[in-house]
Amino acid sequence: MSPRRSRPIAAVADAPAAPEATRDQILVEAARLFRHQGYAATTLRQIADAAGIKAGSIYYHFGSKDELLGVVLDQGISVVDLEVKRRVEALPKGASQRERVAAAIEGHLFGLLQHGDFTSANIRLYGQIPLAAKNKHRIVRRAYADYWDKLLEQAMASGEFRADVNLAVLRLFLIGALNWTVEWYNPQRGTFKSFVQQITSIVFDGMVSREPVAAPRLSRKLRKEQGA
Amino acid sequence: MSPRRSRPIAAVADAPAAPEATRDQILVEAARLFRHQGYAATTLRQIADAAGIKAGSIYYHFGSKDELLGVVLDQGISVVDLEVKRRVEALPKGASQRERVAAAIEGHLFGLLQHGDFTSANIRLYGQIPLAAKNKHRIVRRAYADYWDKLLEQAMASGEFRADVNLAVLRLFLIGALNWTVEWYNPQRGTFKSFVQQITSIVFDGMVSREPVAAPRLSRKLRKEQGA
DNA sequence: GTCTATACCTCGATAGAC
DNA sequence: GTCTATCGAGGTATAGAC
Repeated sequence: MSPRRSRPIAAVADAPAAPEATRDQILVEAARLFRHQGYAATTLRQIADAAGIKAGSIYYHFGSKDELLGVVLDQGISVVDLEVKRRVEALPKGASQRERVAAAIEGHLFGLLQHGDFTSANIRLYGQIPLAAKNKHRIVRRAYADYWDKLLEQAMASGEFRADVNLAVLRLFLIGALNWTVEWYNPQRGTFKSFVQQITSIVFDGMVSREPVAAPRLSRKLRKEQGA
Repeated sequence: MSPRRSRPIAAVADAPAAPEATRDQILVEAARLFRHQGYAATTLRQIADAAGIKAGSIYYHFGSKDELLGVVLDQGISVVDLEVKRRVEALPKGASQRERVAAAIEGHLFGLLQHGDFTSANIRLYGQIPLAAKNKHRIVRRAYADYWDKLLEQAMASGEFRADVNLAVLRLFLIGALNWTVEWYNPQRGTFKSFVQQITSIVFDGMVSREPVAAPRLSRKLRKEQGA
């Protein structure tokens, strides 16, 4: 939650140091500032400063602040979309529905946390941006939601997943829950792999113990707290 | 997600038409505009307009825009906190851990959705506000988190809830998942009661079927989609 | 308590030199 | 491609009448 630059999960650099380097720099700094300050509170002068240029120069690369926002928003979806599809499509033909959804969850979390400034900016800002920007961006959001709907529909139709909850409710709840991890995930408190396993385990099997304990006794300390 | 006024779930009016009516009006409109436009993008002129007064008059009730934000933020927590504690404390002494957590979830969702402009504003803005406002507000957030930690700790210690996931991870994931429902919940697609039951069922028992089907066969249509 | 009027500041965006 | 310089608009906040 600190306004510093976020580190990638693995020791892999983000940018290939390619051409368009300045443009990419602007995007990276814009995403970071949009995430932590909001859209309106972030000035082009701040972005330019962070990118090592002057404010006027941004207009060589982007037509307006709104257009810059649009690109940040789209990237926030596409980096996640990419990781999800890569993992699901790499699965063998005979993979179970559970394996398929687990691969999608891992991909979603990986893309989400690896590019936290873009994905968090997307999540935080989408509800607050001008209507025009929202309408344009809605299309890529819808496409990503459709992909998940198909995945979950198959999982429910197969019998591996429960079919007694509404598909849209399930998808919205799941994606929302996963998305919010970018707001509190701390890479210093364990490996990414163990994090994914914990999250997947909770959403697959729930919080309740599988085999109910016969006599659920509380310790004296906890019994006292419960009374309070 | 539309910028219109949100309706309460039940047919219960929010305000008791008390004194301080103007101050309350300012708060309600500020929460609504902060939620949908963000903090910086919302002007005091807009808030005043919506409240039926002039911008300068706001300063009779609040010392600054930042102070107004602080009050909106605090209310976003306290309305939820109130509903949770009311329900948990109304439970009989012998209530199970499952019943206690279920009551907390229902209270959280009720407060959250009943006062959507305040709670959504809180959730959306917390990561974007000036550091000073954040530091003040952090205290009430911490207290609410502590309440949940105690609740979940008891549930895990009793054996009714799984103890093989980290407490903080579980609490952050659960609260985050619940909170995000305010961004997509639609009261027109079913009763609040059935919504709570669906959500509670998912987080308690998970998405996976309890009794695995022996031969998970897909229909021809779904098999084709999976291939693509 | 609410109004009008306004001071002062900073923003996004543009023009033109280099 | 990036710079400097600047325009016009619109923001928070304050002062003082009513």
